[in-house]
Amino acid sequence: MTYTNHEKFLIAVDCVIFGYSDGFLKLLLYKRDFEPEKGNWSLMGGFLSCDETLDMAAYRVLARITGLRNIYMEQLGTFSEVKRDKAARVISTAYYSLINLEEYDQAVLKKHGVEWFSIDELPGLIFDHDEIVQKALKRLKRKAKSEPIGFELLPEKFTITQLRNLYEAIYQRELDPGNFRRKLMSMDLLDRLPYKDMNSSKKGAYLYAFNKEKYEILSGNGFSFDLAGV
Amino acid sequence: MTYTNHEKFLIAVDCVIFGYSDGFLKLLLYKRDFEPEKGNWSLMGGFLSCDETLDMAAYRVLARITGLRNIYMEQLGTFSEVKRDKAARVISTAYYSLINLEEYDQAVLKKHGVEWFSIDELPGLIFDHDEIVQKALKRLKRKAKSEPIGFELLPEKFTITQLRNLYEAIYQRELDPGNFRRKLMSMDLLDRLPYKDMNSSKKGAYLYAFNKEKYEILSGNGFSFDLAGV
DNA sequence: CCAAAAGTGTTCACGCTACACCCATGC
DNA sequence: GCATGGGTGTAGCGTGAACACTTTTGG
Repeated sequence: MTYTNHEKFLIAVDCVIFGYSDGFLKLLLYKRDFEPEKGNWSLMGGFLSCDETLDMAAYRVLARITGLRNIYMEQLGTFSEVKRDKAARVISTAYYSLINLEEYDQAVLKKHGVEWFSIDELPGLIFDHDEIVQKALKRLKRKAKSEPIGFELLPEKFTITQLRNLYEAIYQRELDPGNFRRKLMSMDLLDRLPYKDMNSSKKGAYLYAFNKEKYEILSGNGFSFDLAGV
Repeated sequence: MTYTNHEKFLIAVDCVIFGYSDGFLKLLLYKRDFEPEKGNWSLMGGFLSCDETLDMAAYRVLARITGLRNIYMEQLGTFSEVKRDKAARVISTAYYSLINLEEYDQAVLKKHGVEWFSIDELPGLIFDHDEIVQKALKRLKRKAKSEPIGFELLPEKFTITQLRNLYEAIYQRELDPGNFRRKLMSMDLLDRLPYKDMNSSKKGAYLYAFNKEKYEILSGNGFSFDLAGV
């Protein structure tokens, strides 16, 4: 065996899970049912095992809690303060993921003691999880401008106004409806469906779907998604 | 002890060290003097020890090779493929750092079997180090547009043309001299020094220094460094 | 008819682009 | 004087910001 005489460490993954509903950006938190910090809110986590990668571990944790697969997920960073976990030295790699809130069974949640919190009403979290969440938020804000990841938080069919409301929730400011619509339309990434959503107005708003194939073709051609100046 | 029954892992840090000289963006590589992959080029690395954070470990590795401290350094990501290291399961957190090439003793390098390579003439690297380097490059390109990190690669005093050449090396394309100069000047982050560099032209070019205090004040005021449209 | 949201038009100002043009000086 | 890089001027175009305006339809 090479590399002798080096310490080994516990490695965890922690997942920052974003969702969107009722006009609010939300986070899925977990009430810890084991020590230390039992009973306090935390991110969803788990330990790495020897036959998997960190990505696999993160997907495993996410699936265990939500039952969902094929979710947008990205590595955020690795946190290694010596005393970050009170019980033992644990190095944690954080991930963040985006979930379409209407697509899964809310009942699953109750069972596991998890709950959605609006991001402006978060409880204090254990360890360095507040810091991790702040970093995830910052990353989401940056990425949502330059890549079409916002769609991951919406149902497949959505109106332009819903999409704008989502972006308003992410950036915590109002966007001009006319300019937002034009900007999106000009990218030519949305397919207009032959249905109207009649809930939000008398006139009705067309439903759209994000066209991933189009996006990938355009991306290959040097195009880049950009909502910097909304 | 809590958290029983979980595997422990070797954790490494690997450093992507960028430098700039003669108009080329360069990488500092290391000729491995131990197995596996002895004699092949790799990033500079080391193992995490139990009393330090990953950041500390990365600075330690950098200082061991270059003797430099107070260097710009940032975490890049954590790589965890099960078979990435042929000898053992090693999770590696990569960092990248920016070095001013004129500020340290080249002799140190020879001693440790390290060497600078132009980024368009890199040798093949061991393990997943090629992938790490690509990610670092991508990150550097993004960050250099939105934060004043380019200055880390230059001596304290530099001409606008030198700065432009650096950006041209990073982005691998030519930039308009007039527009580049104007854009930078308009940010009001550079102090013009009362010296001229007479090496590159008969007229001589004023030397400038990046004013970090000014940058921090402006940043606090909502200003953000932006060289997106050079 | 009115309210309210969907969706379109129009104007203005600013910033990037391209390129022409001076400046200073060593040869 | 002329070549060379330093540095400035400027016209044109594209795009974001602001906001007025039209459309549709349920009440």
